[in-house]
Amino acid sequence: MPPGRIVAAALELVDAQGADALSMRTLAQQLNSGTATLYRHFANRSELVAHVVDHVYGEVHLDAAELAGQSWQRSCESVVRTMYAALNRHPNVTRLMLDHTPFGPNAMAIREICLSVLLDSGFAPDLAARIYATLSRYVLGFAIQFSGNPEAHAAYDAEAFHTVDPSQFRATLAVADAMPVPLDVEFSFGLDLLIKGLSQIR
Amino acid sequence: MPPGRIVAAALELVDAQGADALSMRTLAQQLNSGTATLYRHFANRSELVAHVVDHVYGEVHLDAAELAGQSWQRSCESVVRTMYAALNRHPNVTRLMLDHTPFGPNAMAIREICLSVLLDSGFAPDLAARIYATLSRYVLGFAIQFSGNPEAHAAYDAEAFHTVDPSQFRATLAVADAMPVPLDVEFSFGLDLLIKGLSQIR
DNA sequence: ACCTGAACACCGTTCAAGT
DNA sequence: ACCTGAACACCGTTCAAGT
Repeated sequence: MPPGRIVAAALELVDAQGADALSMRTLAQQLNSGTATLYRHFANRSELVAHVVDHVYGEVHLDAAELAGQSWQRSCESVVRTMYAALNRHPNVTRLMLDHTPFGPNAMAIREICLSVLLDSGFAPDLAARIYATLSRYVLGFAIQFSGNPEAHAAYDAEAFHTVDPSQFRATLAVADAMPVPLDVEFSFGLDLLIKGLSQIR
Repeated sequence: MPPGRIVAAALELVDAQGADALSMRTLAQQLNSGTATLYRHFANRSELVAHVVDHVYGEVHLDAAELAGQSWQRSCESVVRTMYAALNRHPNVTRLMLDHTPFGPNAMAIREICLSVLLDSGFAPDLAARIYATLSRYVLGFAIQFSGNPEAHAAYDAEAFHTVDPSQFRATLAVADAMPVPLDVEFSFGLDLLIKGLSQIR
């Protein structure tokens, strides 16, 4: 039983059934095996999860040369959007990313490329570190909050904002037509604010 | 058994032992009761969690009059910081906030105050909605990633960034002294970027 | 009416026993 | 050497039986 097959099956399971569906029992069953076999390849559930997480980071394809040829603003934007796209292809995996700072090879490579762009653009090391931290936290923080079946939420929430007590929630009612804000709009809006803010401190 | 006592005990449990420690069994035990008793007051675990969450939002004390007397920049900053402070007083509760959009009375009140400030400052309804969404998402996204015992992480991570392969991770090594970025620095940095960005689109 | 023990169908993890 | 069934100590939720 190659570890890669276990990780692939785990990712499939999480994608299809959600993060909570990844139990050692269910996974073993899907592989026609027993739970104890999984523990031959991974010390515990957490270690297996770390591999699933880094597999998703492996889907973030950044072209270092292309990024170097653009303004740092455009580069930052495309790094963030590329990461966001990968996380959105596996929305159920995002909540598995909360437990540990990612140190898998793929996550390391992304960080290296992004920091290179910032340093080569003339940002001082401590500023580059802060910018990378802020951008990666923005992506993950956003993706996580996106992950719990968004379309069901949206439909329910839209009504909830309109059926609020008018005397108590004047402002909420005034913006009810605009709520909930579509997620892609919100993502782009916040990202734009961050980059506009960065341009000011440059 | 008043529901308030159940929620208070649940919050204590989560604060002290973490979100995962909140099991119906453990909670019932702490109350010298049985699990089935809890189900008399809450339909399921999710509903109980929603009450715990809104209890924390209840610790966000915003002074509507004071906020109205400041620039919208300062008001936004103090709303975000006040919310962040409350979430940091109960870091283990943040991951319980992922499952549903908060519609508890306390969360509703906070949203109403914040939207009032934005509308009264002349922002159009759809822009106000977007700004509130972005700010509240920023706070929660940040607080969630903060929640997993931060000091343990930081110590471990600082070393990990320094012991990286120099030929492969030139940029990472160059900023290693600045990593990991202290969380309060990172929080203020990102918030500042957002508000600077907002000033530009005003 | 309100509470409860015991049950049901699940977990992560371990370990002796099999091939 | 590698795999596995069965066990251990847990889950959320339900329900018949108690007061």
